[in-house]
Amino acid sequence: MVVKLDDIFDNVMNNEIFKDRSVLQIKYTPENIPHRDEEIRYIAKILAPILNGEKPSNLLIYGKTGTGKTLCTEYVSKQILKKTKELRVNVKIEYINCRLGKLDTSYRILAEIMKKMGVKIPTTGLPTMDIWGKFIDLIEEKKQLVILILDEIDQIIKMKKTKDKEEDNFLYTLSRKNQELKNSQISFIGISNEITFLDNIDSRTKSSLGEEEYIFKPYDALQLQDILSERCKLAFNEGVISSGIISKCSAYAAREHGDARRALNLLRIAAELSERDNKKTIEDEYIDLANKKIENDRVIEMVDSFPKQQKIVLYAIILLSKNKQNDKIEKFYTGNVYDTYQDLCKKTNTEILTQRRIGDILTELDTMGIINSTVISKGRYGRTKNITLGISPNITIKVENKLEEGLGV
DNA sequence: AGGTATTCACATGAAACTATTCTCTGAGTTAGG
DNA sequence: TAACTCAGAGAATAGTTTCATGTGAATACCTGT
Repeated sequence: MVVKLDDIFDNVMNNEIFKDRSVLQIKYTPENIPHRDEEIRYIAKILAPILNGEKPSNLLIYGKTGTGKTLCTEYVSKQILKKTKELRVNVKIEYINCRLGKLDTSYRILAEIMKKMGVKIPTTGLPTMDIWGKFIDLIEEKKQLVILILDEIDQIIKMKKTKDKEEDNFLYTLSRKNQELKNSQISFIGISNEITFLDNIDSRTKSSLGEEEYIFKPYDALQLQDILSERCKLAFNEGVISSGIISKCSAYAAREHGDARRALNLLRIAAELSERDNKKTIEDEYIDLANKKIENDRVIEMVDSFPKQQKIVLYAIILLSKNKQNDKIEKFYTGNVYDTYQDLCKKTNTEILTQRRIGDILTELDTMGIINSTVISKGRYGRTKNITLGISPNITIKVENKLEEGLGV
């Protein structure tokens, strides 16, 4: 049988919606960054000493996801680099995302930095201090300033908990090594999602870290609108999109702590869905569809990455809430979940964990928003958690299928 | 009736255990001089 | 000879168990009217 795909291809090729779809992708860097003038100026002010060949202060930037932290920092560093070329100042700016590619030890971060600077390091086998040495040598080769942009810096902090060995604390070592440098200097810009992350650092490191701080505030709905319409001009053909759509998107995203990334994502997916349906404009309900899809994908992805035990627990909960819908039971609690869980374990030949652990898994699922649990007291009949599913029914079905497939039930 | 005590079914914490992953070291290997 | 690779020892870590203690209110049990 010949499957005719021409119509699908045609849709995409003569698509009337997109002018340039890359504009809505996350990695796209716009030329204009609306509503971030103040932030950009601030970063520029901090980095400006570079132009005189002086070491700028270390800078910490906080802010929720999608508030433009990375974007602004990259923007400024690009501008600075341009300037330094004119002025012939020796500056290197390296961007490292500490979350990407499991960079969860000093060793790996160093290796990554070195790789970006053009030196290859074996992925394992060498003592960390050796790498430090090499790193220092590399920088000391010539007189220069090195600026490290450490995105998601909180990851680095989290990775170390042992108190006695300060050697393996990346940031602490970095600031100490900096004092040994003769020719060159290192500064860094740390970007973090959590404001609280400074609390978990020991005080010596802290003092060397936070010379300057800046907090990115979330965008409000109006600002998001500006950002979106700016991009829309580039991304879509004329008449495809109405201002109502834009404000709806931004309203959705503003509800979630003003995340611009999310707003753009929403718009892009809505557009793609419209395109698939061969529409010429983006209609209102496609935003809702997109919103659902995003949520859907998020949950599915999360569930997919669960370890087996959590999958079984979740599956047990789904089974129980199905019973609840059929009015077989009214409510269910930790004990019920544990019982069904045990049955499932026997069926799937899985090791049975203790109830203590299942309790913890339940709280984990709760914090992820997949279930809701409230501790209640049933008086004479004990104290327990009342558990309900926290995801909408249509997602639940997909999750259920996914789980059945994964567990072979 | 009103008050107190009991009791259930877990929650919540801390510590100990364990299996897996990482780091580090020295021995072996390779490549270039 | 310097640089790299690799295996195995030991350390760190995440996931889990064991033990211990805590908890809110429905119920059981008094107590005096």
